[in-house]
Amino acid sequence: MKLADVNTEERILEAAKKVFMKYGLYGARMQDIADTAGINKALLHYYFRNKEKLFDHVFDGALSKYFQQMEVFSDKSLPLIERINRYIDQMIDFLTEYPQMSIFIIKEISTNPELFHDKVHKIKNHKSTSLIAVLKESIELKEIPDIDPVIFLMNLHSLCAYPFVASPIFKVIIEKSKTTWSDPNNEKHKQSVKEFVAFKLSN
Amino acid sequence: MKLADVNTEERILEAAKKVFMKYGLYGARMQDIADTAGINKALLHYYFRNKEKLFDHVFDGALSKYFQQMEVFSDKSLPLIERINRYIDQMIDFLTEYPQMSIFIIKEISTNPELFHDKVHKIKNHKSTSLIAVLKESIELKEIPDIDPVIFLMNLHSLCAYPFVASPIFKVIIEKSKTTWSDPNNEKHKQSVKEFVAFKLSN
DNA sequence: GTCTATACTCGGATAGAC
DNA sequence: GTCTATCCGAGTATAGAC
Repeated sequence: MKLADVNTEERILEAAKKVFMKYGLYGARMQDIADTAGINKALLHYYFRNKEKLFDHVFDGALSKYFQQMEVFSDKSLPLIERINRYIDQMIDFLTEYPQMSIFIIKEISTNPELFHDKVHKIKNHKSTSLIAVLKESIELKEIPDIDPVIFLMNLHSLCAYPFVASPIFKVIIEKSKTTWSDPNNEKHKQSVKEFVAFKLSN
Repeated sequence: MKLADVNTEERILEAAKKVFMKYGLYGARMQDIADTAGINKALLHYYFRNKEKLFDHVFDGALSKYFQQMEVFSDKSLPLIERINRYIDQMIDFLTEYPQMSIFIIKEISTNPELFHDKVHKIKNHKSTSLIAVLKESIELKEIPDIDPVIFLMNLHSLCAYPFVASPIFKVIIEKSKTTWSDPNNEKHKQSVKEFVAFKLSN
């Protein structure tokens, strides 16, 4: 989407997303956002009273998109493994499009945990069932081995998201070993996560 | 270590570590650091000319400690799997002691990638061999299956570090499913990573 | 709605006494 | 070495013209 094509409010939001994602709440400069949007500072305040409010818009959007990814888990028409595999595909595609999403959210939450709880409570009023619950059920029905659902969920998220989060570090580590590093090769990456899941959930 | 027990410079460094780790370079306030150290702002400038310099001390320390964890990979007296398992134990213990270490480093690197390269180049003059090289060798000798070393390394790091990085998010996700979440249970966590390694590296 | 010019505030940095 | 008081710039926010 070209910034110049759309109306001012959207342009601001796009610009703010870019700048806040890179520098965070404190590091971002209103001037920078204005420049990116091709307008001047005063107009930012006209549309969004102040920096915090503008930030909130961006952050809320990011957070709800992120949680949205987990809705697949609720789709009872699919077998468990299939749901998880779709989650993997979807999450990795999502993070490819917004590679700074995780780090942005984590960064802001960890500097400001209080704020976070309220926000999540609004979002999580979703109809989505959590993977943990689904796993527990499958374990009781002996459909999958008796694994620890929390650890499994943690591992799953780790494998999907961390490569994006840590890509700045990886670039250097990899460089050291003279291997070239392009951003995570999605297909290989997805495959390796799916293998892990298959390994853990097969009897 | 009680802050009051040691000399001023160390007290400042301890305090700065705490505050910078939580809020990052931009978010941290010199006043906050001074208060935490039990001194006043002027003294901070007396010891460390300015905020950037103080930050650099903290960041450099963090970075070198982090990379230090990877030195096990070079220990040729141990079989490969053993080296990796020790890395897992060590890294998870390390992150338990400094849970905000990864997120701190990643956060600062991602907002300021330029600065990072120089710093790492100083540190990486270490004698340590990279895991990638070691893996490649073992693959050629047919000691382990023909896996992709980069993906493997990425998965390994992900499984170790991400639970600490993302613990603020996990707390909420888990809460939703009414399971209680204490910070990652280390022994279980280690075990699950080791199982993954065993799975990947066994013929 | 959009701009320019300006006011206000916060927080990093310094001067200077002790 | 440590303090109090003060300065000054950067960056957010507002007034007011168009």
